[in-house]
Amino acid sequence: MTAVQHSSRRAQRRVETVGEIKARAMEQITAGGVEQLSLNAVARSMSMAPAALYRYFPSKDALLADLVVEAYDSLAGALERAAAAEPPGAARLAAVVRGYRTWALGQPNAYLLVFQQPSGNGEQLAPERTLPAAVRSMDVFLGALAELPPPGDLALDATLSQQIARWGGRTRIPDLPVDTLALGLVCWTRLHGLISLELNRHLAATGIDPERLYEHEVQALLSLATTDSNRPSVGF
Amino acid sequence: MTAVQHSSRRAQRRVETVGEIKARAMEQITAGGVEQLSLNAVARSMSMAPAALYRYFPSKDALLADLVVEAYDSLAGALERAAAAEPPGAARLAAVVRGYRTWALGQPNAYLLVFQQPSGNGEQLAPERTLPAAVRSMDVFLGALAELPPPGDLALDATLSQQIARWGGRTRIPDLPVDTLALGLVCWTRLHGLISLELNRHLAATGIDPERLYEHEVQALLSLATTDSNRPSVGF
DNA sequence: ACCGATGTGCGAACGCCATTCACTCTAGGG
DNA sequence: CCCTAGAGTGAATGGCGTTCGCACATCGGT
Repeated sequence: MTAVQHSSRRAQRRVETVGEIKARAMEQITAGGVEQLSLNAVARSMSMAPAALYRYFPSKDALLADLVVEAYDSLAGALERAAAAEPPGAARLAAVVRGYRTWALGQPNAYLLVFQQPSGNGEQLAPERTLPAAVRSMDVFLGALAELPPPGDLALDATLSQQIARWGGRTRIPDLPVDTLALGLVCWTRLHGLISLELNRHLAATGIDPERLYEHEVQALLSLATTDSNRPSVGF
Repeated sequence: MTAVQHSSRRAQRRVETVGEIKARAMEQITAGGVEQLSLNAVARSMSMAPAALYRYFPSKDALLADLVVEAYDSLAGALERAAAAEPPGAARLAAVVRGYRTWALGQPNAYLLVFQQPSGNGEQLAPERTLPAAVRSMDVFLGALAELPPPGDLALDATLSQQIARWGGRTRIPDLPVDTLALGLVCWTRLHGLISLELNRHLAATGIDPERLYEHEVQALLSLATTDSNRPSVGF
């Protein structure tokens, strides 16, 4: 188990080193994207031999998994701060939703690190650690939505609403209506779509200001979320 | 200029070789994603020395750019076929929009190749060739939308609608209303959001069937596109 | 205070990669 | 028929992730 009991001098140094490795690695990613991360370069930047890094991480992928979790947490933190800065209600939701893009633009390579993993591989990167981190940021969306009156009927089919409800069970906000959960999901997918295209420079080619397009989608989501429940809705 | 006049025996061989290189490379990508593509492996699979490939492509990136264009064209072709299989109207739009996901799921690594380029680099990959290819598939969306009555007011602000109109000038379908163009854009970004998350396995973790979620968004888009223009709309 | 175990670092090596170079050979056109 | 341009090669360079064996430092227990 190697529980760090009284944190010996060595154990202390160790966490420092681990921290520095992650920091240097993240710097590289911030500067040039995931693909630019090189263990050799990290080692060099710390005046170490490349082999020494393997005392701290069993592989490059393991280091990457740690960084993904870190980035996820940073995103969740940013969203939480954005939410806290506004009073509950539409203003808070708007702040969260805008904070999402702000964070993504502030650290594009971290966003890509989290949301587009190196494509080919069959499996996720350490899902047992990334998943909780993902839930945390989703909770901010859901928390903001929960403070609004539940949205209009979203016309979910039975199976879908059942699956969404089950998924909602994992959130830390209890007893959310299915439609609220679904709305949170929709926020996420739509906003991610825009951000993904923007970061991958697919919008730049159109000459359209991504911010305005995003803002427009934000308005659509806000009106979806704040429209009183008895409006005859045709889906969403 | 080296115009291929009577297509000498050598020139003929050359295009064959180029074709085989691209084919083998695409196989590798299909099997394992962009990152798995190795020029050495391609050369090996053709019983060539790695250096020989450089007679046909100046670099790996150049080869990759070709493959991106090819993938784009394949997508556009698939969408065009999907469109042609249905009569104009809502049915055709639905077919196109579903065909988009079908193609993406059929060749996930090609989709990722096109829509999430290796993140870190500053610039696009050969935009002067990929752009027309992108336009072609966008045109299918717009073409299907153009056959419906123009959508309700989307409440675009002035600048955005101006930018979208300018962008619309590049399509091969003339005189589309701005709201139709905007709707096409929205289709694209929303659907891409879902597909991107699905291919990157972010939806799998939720236990929600991506197809149902997609279908739900499709319904939303269809109702947006087919709602008669004078419905009081609160954005979209 | 010593000792064995464990942690930490190093250099060398392996096998992979993209890319370059100098070189052959062969097919083609004038 | 020759000579040029194209096609292919092997070797080399410098990068990468990773493994191995060895040295040294530090630690816990005696």
